[in-house]
Amino acid sequence: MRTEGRAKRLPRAVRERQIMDAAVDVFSRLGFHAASMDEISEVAGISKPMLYAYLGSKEELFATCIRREATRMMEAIATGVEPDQEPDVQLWSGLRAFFGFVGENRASWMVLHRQASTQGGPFAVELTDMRTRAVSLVAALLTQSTKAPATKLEAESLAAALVGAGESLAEWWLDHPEEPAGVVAARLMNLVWMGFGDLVEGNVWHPPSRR
Amino acid sequence: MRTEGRAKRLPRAVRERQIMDAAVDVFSRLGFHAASMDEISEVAGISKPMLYAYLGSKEELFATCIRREATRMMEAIATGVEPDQEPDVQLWSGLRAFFGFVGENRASWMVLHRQASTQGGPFAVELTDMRTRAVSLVAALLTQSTKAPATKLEAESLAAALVGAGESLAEWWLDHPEEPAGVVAARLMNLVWMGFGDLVEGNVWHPPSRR
DNA sequence: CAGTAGTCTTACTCACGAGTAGGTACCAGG
DNA sequence: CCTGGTACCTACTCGTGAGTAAGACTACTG
Repeated sequence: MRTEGRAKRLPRAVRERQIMDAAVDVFSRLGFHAASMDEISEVAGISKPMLYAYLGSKEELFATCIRREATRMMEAIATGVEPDQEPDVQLWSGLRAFFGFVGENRASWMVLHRQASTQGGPFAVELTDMRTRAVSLVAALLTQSTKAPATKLEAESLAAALVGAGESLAEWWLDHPEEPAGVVAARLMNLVWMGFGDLVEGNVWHPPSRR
Repeated sequence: MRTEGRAKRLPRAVRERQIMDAAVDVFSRLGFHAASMDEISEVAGISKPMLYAYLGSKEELFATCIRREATRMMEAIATGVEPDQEPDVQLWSGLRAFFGFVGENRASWMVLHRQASTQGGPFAVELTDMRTRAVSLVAALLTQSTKAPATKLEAESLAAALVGAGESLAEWWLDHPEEPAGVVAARLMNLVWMGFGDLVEGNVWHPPSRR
């Protein structure tokens, strides 16, 4: 079944990357429990003992996957968002960065959201951490821009709702990959910024003209 | 460990209910793979062969759980929503019914959303089915009320976004149970009907005075 | 009181998967 | 050419959990 000729001895760092990639792939397809170390090692083109020697137990491997993918994603969003802009523009660029990342890293997103959130224990912690950062980002955006007196808890829960909406819209998007990322992002932007009440009246939000 | 004296012979229908309740409990806590038929049978206060005799294999049991809980939930929403009302009122009553159900049936919701959505295969079908019904309900609400020309696909994807927002707000709510259902529902209502754009201006939506 | 239908159990088989023991192949530096 | 270290493997152990065989106990029915 091995298509390429037997791969030769490779330095540890390279193997570890291969293994991580394989692990993200398998975990995203099967979930933590259904994924087997045998399959991961096979996909990685390596034997099981190597896997254990380099990445430790199954749980350690999974946690490492989550940490790596979470970091990649937060960095993608951070570089995509433009601070010192109007709140709606910031939100817009953040949404674009988010959906852009998910679109190009479906497996990463699956591991992060679907798999990690359903496993209890140490895994959820990494996730909650990332989510908390995202929520407080949005919450800050809100409180910074709001003119009405709103409690901190109000802002936080609205931010949580928005983040949740983004998460599950991304989830939904997995089943409708034909839509381009920008369209999905724009839809969510319109929904959460304008609301149905405006949308049914025909009032839509659109980004400022390109600078 | 058995607290009650040995339960006597019970008719099949009763046992099946006990087993289903136990299965929903265990599946919601552990997920499909981590849940064992041994534990389910123990929680149900019955032996494993009975479980197999009555409910079939583990997969069949899980699918049956999903179907039962999905039906319960859709019925709860259907009885809660008031047709022939303004769109926003319909949406409001629907949201209240939904969050009311989730609040009083956390285990059901976990099985439905968290567990079922992460298992592939025949399980997701039941789920997709329920979700589709919900989405087309909301989509109909939208197209029925919209004054602007909107494509069917536009309405459907907005509805999907709203349903997704509801789902993950419910998910979020599981970790913040101190909030009452009505408050959570109202927050989502405000978010999706008014939008942040209005909310930061202090414009909020509120239900019509009680009839 | 037989017979039979339905409830219920103990005590298995068997496969699969996590983790390991105990090596072999290859490449440095001396 | 040895010596050590790192990459790498085959071939196991062992626990856990799905599913079953085979029968026991109860209750109704004639």
